[in-house]
Amino acid sequence: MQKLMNQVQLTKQLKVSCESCSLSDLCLPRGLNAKELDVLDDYIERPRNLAHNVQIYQPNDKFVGFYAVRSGGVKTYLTKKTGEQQILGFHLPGEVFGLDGLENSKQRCYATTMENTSYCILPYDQLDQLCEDMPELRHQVCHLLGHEMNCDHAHLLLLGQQTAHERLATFLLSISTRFKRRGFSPVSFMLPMSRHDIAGYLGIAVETVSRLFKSFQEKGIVKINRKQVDIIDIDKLNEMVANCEDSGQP
Amino acid sequence: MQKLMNQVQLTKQLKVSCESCSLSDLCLPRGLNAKELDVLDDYIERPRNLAHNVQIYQPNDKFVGFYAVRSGGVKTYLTKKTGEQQILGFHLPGEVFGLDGLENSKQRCYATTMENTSYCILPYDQLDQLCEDMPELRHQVCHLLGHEMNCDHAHLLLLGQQTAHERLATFLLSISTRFKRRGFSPVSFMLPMSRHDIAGYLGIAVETVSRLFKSFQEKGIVKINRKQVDIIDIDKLNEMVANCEDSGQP
DNA sequence: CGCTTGATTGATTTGAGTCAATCCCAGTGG
DNA sequence: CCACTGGGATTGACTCAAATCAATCAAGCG
Repeated sequence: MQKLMNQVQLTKQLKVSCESCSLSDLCLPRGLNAKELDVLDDYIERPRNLAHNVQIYQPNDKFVGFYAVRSGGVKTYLTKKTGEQQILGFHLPGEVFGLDGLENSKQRCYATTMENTSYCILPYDQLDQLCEDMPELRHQVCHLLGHEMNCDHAHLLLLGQQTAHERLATFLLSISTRFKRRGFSPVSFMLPMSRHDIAGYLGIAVETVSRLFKSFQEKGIVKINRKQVDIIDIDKLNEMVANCEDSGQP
Repeated sequence: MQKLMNQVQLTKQLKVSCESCSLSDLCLPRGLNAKELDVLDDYIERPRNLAHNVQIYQPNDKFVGFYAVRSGGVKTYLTKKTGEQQILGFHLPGEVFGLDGLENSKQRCYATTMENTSYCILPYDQLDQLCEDMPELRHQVCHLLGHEMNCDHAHLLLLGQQTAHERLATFLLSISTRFKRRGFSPVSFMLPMSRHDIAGYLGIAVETVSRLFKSFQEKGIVKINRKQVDIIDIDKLNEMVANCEDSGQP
């Protein structure tokens, strides 16, 4: 009975509009005015809840639209025939995924939850229609696509040119930044993903991830306990990646 | 005098419309009808010619629009402070680059010619305007963005999970496919890029590229002479990458 | 409380990088 | 016409960062 109550409350709580969503500043609606938001709102498929380790889509599934994470976390990845996963991205609350389906209306990669997760769907056909009359939405979509692309490019630089140490430091800083943006502590957080997934994202072996976490800890840079991360010396982390990105600025 | 004549002829020859461009099937105009093409045509800045090894843009340059290669070749890349380049993509005639500027109207990477190169510019502001009234163009732009994203994802898989052998085989097949699409031989072509750039794209050392080319040659898979590549046994190449991509198909 | 799955740790191997010479051609100039 | 030169490409010798292999270890969980 108690369980049922919770279920009902949960459903109610989630019947929210973009306007009232605490994540809307991070999500697609960013920059839209109230009226525009209202129109967009009508088309959005409201949160679905999934347990952890559930596949949302896989290659060749029909592309229905963009997905926005509300809670939990999602990984997108490609696989080799031999089973290894290359993680393309981790998607935290307020972030959008599923753009890989844009090329030919079929998804090209896998998307799987990493923990209990809820998400919205922004159906593409409607979004496309709305773009006709809402320049701001059009720009927002392009901004989003450009952002994804630049994230991928940074990821390419990481995989192609950085050492294992640099990769892990870059990864921790990226997660830290994203927690901060959501209003959480940038120095103390729970990783939503497994060591295996971190390894898959960084293009290194799980054992290496373990060893590096240990090494970082021994240097007093972080404190790691399973998935709990506490960053002790963020400057040291920044130092480690100082040579990694050249944005053209001095 | 002769030189001037050539100059005039060149200018004339290049004052072509998208409609008459032999590359339009590969480029942004693909799928547009004659009328739509005509409108788009008016906004396109016609070919500029550059020598080889000339920078087209760099990080923080203002984003003006998409670039379409007409002849020659362009590389886009990020750099580490220590100088190493991670090549993000090679752009051959009929292909579009410069999308990295979409996020915030500033370019995020470098773009440099790899040989004598001519290209068109599709100004973004106009393109955006046109998208309002031309659903087909809108779709074409999204298709293009989705395609770029999926290319980047394949590149991530390559850098994160493939051996040096697999990387080079994948690279050769990719170039081969793209020559074929332009109507050239898929088994005999001149590489537009240096060994250094190949290494930068594949995330390996130049020396390794050299050694692998030699090894491929000794196995009778290819014949390499400087930049001239002749693929002898394309099946063997395909075999080498058989385990690399799992598209979900059996 | 055993069982399973993920994480850690240690021992060993290896693919690819680094360092250091050449080599070879395209372009230059005598 | 040919010698010279400089930068890319190749080749060889050696090194090393990270992978692999092989045990544990720890923690959820039915």
